[in-house]
Amino acid sequence: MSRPKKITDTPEATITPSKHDGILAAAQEIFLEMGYGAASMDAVAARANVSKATIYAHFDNKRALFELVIQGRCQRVFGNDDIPLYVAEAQDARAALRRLADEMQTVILSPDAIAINRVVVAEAPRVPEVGEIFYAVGPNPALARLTRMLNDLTRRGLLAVPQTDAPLVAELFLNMLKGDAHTRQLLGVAPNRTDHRPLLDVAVDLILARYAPTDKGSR
Amino acid sequence: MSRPKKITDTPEATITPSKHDGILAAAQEIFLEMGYGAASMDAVAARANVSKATIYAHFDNKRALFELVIQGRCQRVFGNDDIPLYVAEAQDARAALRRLADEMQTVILSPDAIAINRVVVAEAPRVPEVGEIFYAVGPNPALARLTRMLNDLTRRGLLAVPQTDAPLVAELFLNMLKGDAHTRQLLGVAPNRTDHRPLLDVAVDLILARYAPTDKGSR
DNA sequence: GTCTATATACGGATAGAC
DNA sequence: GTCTATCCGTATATAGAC
Repeated sequence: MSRPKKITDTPEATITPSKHDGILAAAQEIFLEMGYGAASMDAVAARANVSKATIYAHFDNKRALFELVIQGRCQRVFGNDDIPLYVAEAQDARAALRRLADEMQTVILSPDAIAINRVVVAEAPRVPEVGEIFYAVGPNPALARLTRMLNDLTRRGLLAVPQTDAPLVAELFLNMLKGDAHTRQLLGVAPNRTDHRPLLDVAVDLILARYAPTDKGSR
Repeated sequence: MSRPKKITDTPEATITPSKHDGILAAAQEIFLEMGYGAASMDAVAARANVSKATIYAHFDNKRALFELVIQGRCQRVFGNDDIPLYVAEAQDARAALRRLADEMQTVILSPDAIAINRVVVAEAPRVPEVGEIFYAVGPNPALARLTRMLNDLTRRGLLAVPQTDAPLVAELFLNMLKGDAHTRQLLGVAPNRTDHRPLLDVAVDLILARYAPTDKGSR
């Protein structure tokens, strides 16, 4: 679109109050689409409708921009660290675990999470910070949260997971949720299943078969 | 090292009967160390003690070389698709599963497997072939093999996994083996544990608590 | 087949005008 | 702060001698 170079105090090309955010948004798209290496600052500039020089006015260099992008995106996707009400007030361990499995799996398998995961894994050896950030915002709090929930459910007599086992069970549970679908998505292999319910059903069955309370205390 | 350009019929730089293999070996090292993007043909040439032109005399281009490297390395690491004797002739499901868990985990967490995994995940969107190759040689046969073993153990009365559940249980089992260690290694995060036995113990416990035979048929 | 030297392109980063 | 234009290193790939 061609427009005359009118002399105004708010020229469109300069007015944008926050090029900063625009650049960040564009960088998120580009980095997640193309990966760190294949992404070029030119591409980011084009996507943000900004010149390359402007990017360097706002950010130190490509790597710094990348780290900011990963940090922001991780928090946005994995930010939630609360224990959901349906677990805190659950009367039935199976229902609570089953719903939890569904919701956590949805996050883990979301296109956004997969894209971040992929890019971070790719660059982890050369940009260790992003690996740390991802783990600190994603898997680490997820494990802690799961462990807390297992302990809570146990304290309330709905489950019987020994304190020493809780972190191990949390770890196993989290990995069962990923399933083959996670592997396939990371590898870009076509999924062989659309309905994950049977898998999650069995996963919860495994936990309960081993750690259901003995009913001695509850009746 | 500087040596005179002697005119011989077997100059050291030219004699190497199979530069081809030398280049492939060098490329394996470079690609697995640096990733596809960061690896340069110059680096491969230097590692192989060969000129770049020689590489292009043997291989079409960087991408083709990369695909060959991945293919070769995957087969070397994941090649084994046999059912081990200790499973085929097992008398005790727990012992068999436990040992199987150990051995599969060792392969999955080996530095080689992690390096391939990382590189393949990184390039999967741009070089889909490598994702397919990796999955076809790694996870896919592993799942098939596990499913077969579960069915075998069930047929022999050592386990009671319904036919319909077997693939699901195999999938859950394989993912439990990975554990947090796999995630951490891919992300380049320091491990928080060196002894994986407790985790694998619990994993096998879960399977057996749910699928141990009822003893009705066996006594 | 193998080398040296080079064509050609692209990408990160900056200089300087406004 | 933002732009245009450019520097400069590096990377893939090839030409041409031997």
